Amino acid sequence: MKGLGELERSIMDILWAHDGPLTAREVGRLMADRDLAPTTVMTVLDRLTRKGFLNRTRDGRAWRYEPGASRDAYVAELMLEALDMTGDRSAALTRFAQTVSGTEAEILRKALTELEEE
Amino acid sequence: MKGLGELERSIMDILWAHDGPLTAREVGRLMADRDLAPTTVMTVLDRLTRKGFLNRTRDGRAWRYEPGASRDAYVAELMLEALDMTGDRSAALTRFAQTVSGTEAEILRKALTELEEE
DNA sequence: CGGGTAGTACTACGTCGTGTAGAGGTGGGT
DNA sequence: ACCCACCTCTACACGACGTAGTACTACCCG
Repeated sequence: MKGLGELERSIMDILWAHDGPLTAREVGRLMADRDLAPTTVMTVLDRLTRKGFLNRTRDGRAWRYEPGASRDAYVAELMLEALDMTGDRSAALTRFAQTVSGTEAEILRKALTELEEE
Repeated sequence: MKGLGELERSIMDILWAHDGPLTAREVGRLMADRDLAPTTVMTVLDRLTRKGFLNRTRDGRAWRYEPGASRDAYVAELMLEALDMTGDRSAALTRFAQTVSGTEAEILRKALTELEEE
């Protein structure tokens, strides 16, 4: 895959947080605090599309963008990618399990248990 | 933290795979296939040290480099970092648990169980 | 004692990803 | 006929990284 830059991530965050596809203009409005040129937003949306993070469909002259995958899926994939970096996946996984907080260990346990039951 | 480049990662791999600190020259020799200039290796070792991935100690005129953390710790940290990217850690964790292979789920389960027992 | 050798520090340069944005084209509404 | 909203293309600066040269120093060999 590939990591995202800071602006790219902000924009993905907006699209992930929003149900339904948005136009560049709409995204820009939702990021009014950053005061970006409209073309900047368009450029980034375009790059994200090219990288496969977004899908776009026509809406009149405008494009509407929406995430190709959920943020959770993206995060999970990043985690797997990190995991791939090691020769010893088992050791890394164990290490990871030991590192997460108690609450999170609980969540993991529950998810794994449910998995098992299916 | 911060990701590593490709060369940087190769060098970390060598140091991670090796017990005990190595000099730049030794690292270079272990990467003979890439035929890098000695200074290249030194530069990268230096950058890695500055980034906090390596510690170095004097050995005569030379420096000896060794990882500040194990590869597993690094991988686990990367995974946690990915996890931090989301607002909903629980959802991402669940997603992650569902995504890993059966074998890996088993490893996770075991690690979590052992955790619990302590 | 003088030179090669190993090692260091410093500097440099090309490339790529990313943030940022302007210029110019085009189609629809008034 | 014109303006506006949008698009596409192109551009540029900056920082990270791969890669390496240069210059300086300390030591061993003969």
